[in-house]
Parts: sequence; structure tokens; C-alpha cells
Amino acid sequence: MLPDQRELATAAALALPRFVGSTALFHAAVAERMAVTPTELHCLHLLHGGVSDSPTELARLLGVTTGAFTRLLDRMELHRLAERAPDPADRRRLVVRPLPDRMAELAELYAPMARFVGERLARLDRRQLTALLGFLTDGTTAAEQAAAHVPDVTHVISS
Amino acid sequence: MLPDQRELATAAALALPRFVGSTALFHAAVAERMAVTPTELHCLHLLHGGVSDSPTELARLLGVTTGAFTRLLDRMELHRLAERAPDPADRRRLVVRPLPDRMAELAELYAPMARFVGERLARLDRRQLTALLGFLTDGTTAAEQAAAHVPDVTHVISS
DNA sequence: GGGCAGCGGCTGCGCCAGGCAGTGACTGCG
DNA sequence: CGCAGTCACTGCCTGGCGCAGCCGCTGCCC
Repeated sequence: MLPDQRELATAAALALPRFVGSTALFHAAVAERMAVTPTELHCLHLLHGGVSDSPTELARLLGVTTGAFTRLLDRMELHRLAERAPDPADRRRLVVRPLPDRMAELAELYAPMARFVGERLARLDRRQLTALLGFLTDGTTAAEQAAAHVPDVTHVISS
Repeated sequence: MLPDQRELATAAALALPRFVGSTALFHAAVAERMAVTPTELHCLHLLHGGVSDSPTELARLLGVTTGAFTRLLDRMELHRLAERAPDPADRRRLVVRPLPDRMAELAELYAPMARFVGERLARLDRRQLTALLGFLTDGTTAAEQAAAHVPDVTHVISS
């Protein structure tokens, strides 16, 4: 790896936390405009991404308890974001389905960022796009795993 | 733009919200391990990035009111993350300074993600790194501006 | 140079998202 | 057929944050 590449990599690693922070803030602003909590919005993304439709699994991915997820679902139904449906195979379970009702509103709120992303991506060639996409998808799973196994630093404190 | 490039761009745009969500969750997990709120951690990143040292400006960047930031600062001082210092030029103001005390602990908690990012970036060439870095930095400012000017959708609701 | 509008940070109060722990319904294994 | 485990749900409580009012300080402006 060449020196300037190392510099670029360092700069990117430093830019990452701030990027995440500000983007999360943007999501919070969108959620507020929709009179909805950021967690509800995050859940909506998971639902539309087809990641899962199981309450327990969704709660885990969202980082909340199943108890909190019950109220979360209550609110999402109230806000016409999703709905409960019985699971025919297991009467204890239920499946969560996203509702299309407020998608237009959501798209409008995301418009500024969508435009930015679109313009930015249009300037990249195939290799650059592949790198970016790979970084995002692998980073997602890495973050989910890392969040579940954050190293215990008790010994650092106690030492 | 070729068809497969368009597909890649679309995929990247879809992967972005989930990436942000899961990464934010990882940050929340790190914050919890440090017995600290995610907002405190976000503020710490801003301080170490040298973005600003003004309470009002930091509150704006964090998306909280100045009132909430006062308690936030109280907690950060309590947790040895930052400290208040008087502004010699203006006795109304104060300067927020990050403390190095718990940086080792923080680095250890970030280690898994840092390793992933490092390995992932090492595989990219100069053009790819430049594209990624540009996307992150420009995306940060775009998100901050977009968060401040989220379009009003009242007419959508009322219609 | 004295009054005054505006700014910067601090505080009482209430709200609400979420954790915790216990409950009931249901499943499937022994 | 009973029993342990799973899944979603519910009171109770904590705590971060918004809101609005407050005080001290600054700098403009007559």
C-alpha cells in the first residue's frame, strides 16, 4: 500500500464516525417530521428491505427488548407504518408487514439526500461503485455482529 | 451510465439506510459499555474532530437544545469525557475541551470495527479510496444541511 | 457613557421511549 | 400427556430531552 493510500484510508476511517453521526441525525429529523420515533423509521427500513418480519428478530436488530417492541408496533400501527398479521404456522408468533400508506411522504422527505446520493454515485465508475457497495453491505453485517459482541472493558476500568 | 452501473447505484442507495442504522446501533452499544449515552459519544467525536468547542454550536450539530446540552456537559464532566473552560474573550461563553482519560478504553471498544474497516480499505486502490472518502465527507455536510432543511410535508398529511 | 436589546448558558417541570420483570398463550419434546 | 421453553404482551419505573423562563454578560446606539 502506497503512503498516499494509507493517508486516504486513515482519513476515511476518521470520516466514518462523523458521517454516521450526521446521517443518523438526518434520519432523526425525517422521523420527527413524520411525527414518528427514529426507531420506528429504522424498523420501517428493515421491513421494506425484507430483512425480517419476526418481532423478536426485529427487536434484536433494532437493539430493543421485545417488551419495548410491542409498544413500538402499537405506535407503528397507529401511525399507519406497519400492521400485525397472525402467523398461520405458529399461533404464538405474528408477522409484521409494512404498509404503503405513507411511502410518498417518506420519499418526499428523503428527496434531498436521495438527490445528493444519486448525483454523487452517477460520477463513479463501475469499480468505484463496487467498492462502495461492498463496503456498505459488509459494513452492515460487521456492525451488527460487532454490536452484539462489543468487547468487555471491565478489566480496563478495574486495572 | 451503463445498466449494471445503474443497478449498482440503486443497490448502494438501498444499502445506505440500513448501513447507517446498524452502525448507529454499534455506536449505541459502545456507548452503553462505557456507561454513557450515545449523544455523549457523538459529542466526543465532534470534539476530537476539532469541529467546534462552542456549546451552542455543538448542541446544534447534535440536534439537541442548549438546555439539554447543559446536562449533557454535566454528564460528560462526570464521566471524564470532557471539561468546561471559561472563554477569556467573552465571559458569557465557555469552551468545551475533550479529556484523554478514557481514550484507551474507547479505542479498545472500537477495535473490532476498526479492524474491519482497516482490512476492507486495504483492499481498495487509490481511485476507490478517493471515491469512498469523497462520498463520506460530502455526505456528512449534505446530511447536516439536509437535517436542518427537511422539507415540510404538512400539505401531504392534510391532503 | 448609560440604557437596552440580544445572546449564551443554566434550571424547574413534564413527557415519553425504553428497560425490567412477571403473565398468559402456545408449542414440542420426552 | 405433562412440562419446560418460547413468544408476545403488560405494569412500573428510570432517565434523556424539550420547553420556557431566568440571569449574567456583551455591544450597539443614541
